[in-house]
Amino acid sequence: MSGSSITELHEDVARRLSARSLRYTNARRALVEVLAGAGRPLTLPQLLELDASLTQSSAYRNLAEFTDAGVTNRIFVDEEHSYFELAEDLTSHHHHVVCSSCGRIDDFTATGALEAELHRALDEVGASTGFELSTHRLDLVGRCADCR
Amino acid sequence: MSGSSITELHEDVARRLSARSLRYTNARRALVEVLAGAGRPLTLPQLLELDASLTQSSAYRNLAEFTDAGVTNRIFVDEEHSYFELAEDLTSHHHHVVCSSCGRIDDFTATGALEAELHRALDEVGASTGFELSTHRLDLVGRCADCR
DNA sequence: CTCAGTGCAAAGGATTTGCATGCCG
DNA sequence: CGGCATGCAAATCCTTTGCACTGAG
Repeated sequence: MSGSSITELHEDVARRLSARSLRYTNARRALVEVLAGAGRPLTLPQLLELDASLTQSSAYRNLAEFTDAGVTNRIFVDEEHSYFELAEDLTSHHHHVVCSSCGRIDDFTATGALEAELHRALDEVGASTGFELSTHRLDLVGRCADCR
Repeated sequence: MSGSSITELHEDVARRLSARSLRYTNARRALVEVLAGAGRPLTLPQLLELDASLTQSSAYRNLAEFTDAGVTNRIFVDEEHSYFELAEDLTSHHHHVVCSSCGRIDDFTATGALEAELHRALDEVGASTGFELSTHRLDLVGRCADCR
């Protein structure tokens, strides 16, 4: 999937949007840039703070369009806020480290051995539960360096 | 840890509550019974429906007390509702299978090999990120038998 | 021109809180 | 008795929606 420069990222996003007849406006580009720059999931207030040109309702609306178009993911880890990140096939498969104290979320990449076990679990559990499983989500939870 | 009969469960809960000077009232017992009977995480509306004697605000308040006292966990998987379940050390360590269509959540137990890899990841990632990691959360996501 | 996108303000909805009353210890 | 617990109704707060305006194609 996809290259890794910012230019390629925008091209990828543009492609996914145009496939759904959505425009790639300045506000939407800004959203993608902030998410790409952060390298970790962000809440809406964080997004607004990182780019003052963003507006609350449009940001929510655009993130909803993005999620439908496979450009972003929405993550639920606490009651306070949703977190948003670029979709995995625009970045790379990863998991999250969550600070249970301040809510901070960072990305991490699992080892091949762990991923292999996760896929094995997907097959086994799918077979035994009747679920048609497609994805896994893994969070490691603890306290970040600042909160320790 | 702890035994597994309903009686023992109530005794465990009572112990944890009294340790925090909280009473184990009928409403609280009812909450524990419904959660234990379900064997999977439930939303507040589901709890209210399964036991008509429960009240919304008291149920929320008691679940908050329970979570503080280590009797229940609160789970966030979608925007709609929080899910509640008995704490792992009152039941047993497990993970969740989530239906992305209807929101249904079931429990499953991971293999020893997978758990071993998860603990290895906890150590490695903790060391490299500065987080003091204590727990992991794993969801397998797909569509349940009813939604396929 | 036309219609998707934008932004403000108001609405929505799960969860929380204020307060008067009930009940356990 | 004294204070925790309860339940109703009202308040909160993140998120969504209505609507008139703007701008891209």
